[in-house]
Amino acid sequence: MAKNKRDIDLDVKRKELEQAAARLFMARGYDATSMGSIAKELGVTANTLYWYYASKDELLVGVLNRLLSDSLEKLPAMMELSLRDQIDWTLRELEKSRPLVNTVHGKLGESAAIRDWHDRFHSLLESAVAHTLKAKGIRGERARMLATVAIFLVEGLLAHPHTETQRDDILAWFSQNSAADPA
Amino acid sequence: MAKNKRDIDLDVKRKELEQAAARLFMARGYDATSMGSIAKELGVTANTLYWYYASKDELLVGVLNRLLSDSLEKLPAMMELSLRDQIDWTLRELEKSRPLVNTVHGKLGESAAIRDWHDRFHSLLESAVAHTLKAKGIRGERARMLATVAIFLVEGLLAHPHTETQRDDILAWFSQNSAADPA
DNA sequence: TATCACTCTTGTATGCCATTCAAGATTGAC
DNA sequence: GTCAATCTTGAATGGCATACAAGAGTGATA
Repeated sequence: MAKNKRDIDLDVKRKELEQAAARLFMARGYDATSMGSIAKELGVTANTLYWYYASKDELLVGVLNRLLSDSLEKLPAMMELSLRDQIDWTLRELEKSRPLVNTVHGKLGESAAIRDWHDRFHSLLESAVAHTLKAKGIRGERARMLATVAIFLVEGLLAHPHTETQRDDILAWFSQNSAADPA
Repeated sequence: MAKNKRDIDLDVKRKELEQAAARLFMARGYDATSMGSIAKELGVTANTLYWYYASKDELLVGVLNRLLSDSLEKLPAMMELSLRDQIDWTLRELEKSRPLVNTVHGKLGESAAIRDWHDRFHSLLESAVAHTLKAKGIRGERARMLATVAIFLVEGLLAHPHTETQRDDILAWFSQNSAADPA
């Protein structure tokens, strides 16, 4: 079972690395965080990181996937909320990683690895929101359009500072206007 | 008039530098474009750029301001369009510089100079949209909220690939639901 | 015309960074 | 106790933004 033990260690180490990386990326920003400074957190050399990840971008993807899967565990409970509360929940969840969200968007043009992750994440979110809308009786095409809008609103609120009131107003307005098409 | 002649040269050179920088930033991305490669376009050394700009970020701000003031010249004509067409126009105008928009959002957390520019740009856009909405008879507070939403939609469409149909649907939906409050 | 101050440009250098490579160290399997 | 796979490291490479001080060009002044 040697193989197995190694595999376990691998995941443990990856987890530690990704947690350290997440902390530093969020505190200082992605570009301002060197591979060396992440490695130092665990008392290893920068080179060591390259045994676990092919590049700094891949490490970021690892961090993102870990955060995502943590959030995904709470998804079933979340799906029982109202649409409005689902959006609010998503927003608060993403706010915990706000700096990373901006980093991802900034790197879309330069890193295929990050773009891939981003695209898959978007599909996931859109599917979830569209599913809820369809459950409310909204036809598929319109549900998808509204899901896209919902995500744009989440991203906008995430990227730009705003008051609680602003957020509430926007979410209330969206909920009200995302009912079935009056036409 | 020596002073004057110099000042003119300064602006000419800045313009050339900013045009070269804009081209490279958009083609290869901000991080992937070195100061040296920009300088080489004009046959000078990287150091030379530092006489005109305090840093690479400041050069980016220069590029942004130049693009912005170019667009701003067309603003009066634009203000006579319908709200829907105003948003569409803004979107198409920003699409010309799509890579830079993403760069700016990615750097918000790390560069005060860029954050300042971004905040001022947002105020400008929001004021313009809110002004149009108020002219349609929507009360101030609601107009500001809808202006914020409009900008979030523009940014969302800008950052994420989409079809013409998707865009049309979203803009149509927004126009329809940004009328005076039914309540 | 000679000098001066200001504007612009460059050569050279520093320090940081991501990433590579080859060589050690560790450890389970046989 | 040897072997192979799994980790870790030291040392090096090349690129980068940026700093500094020295030079070249140019208009104004005397």
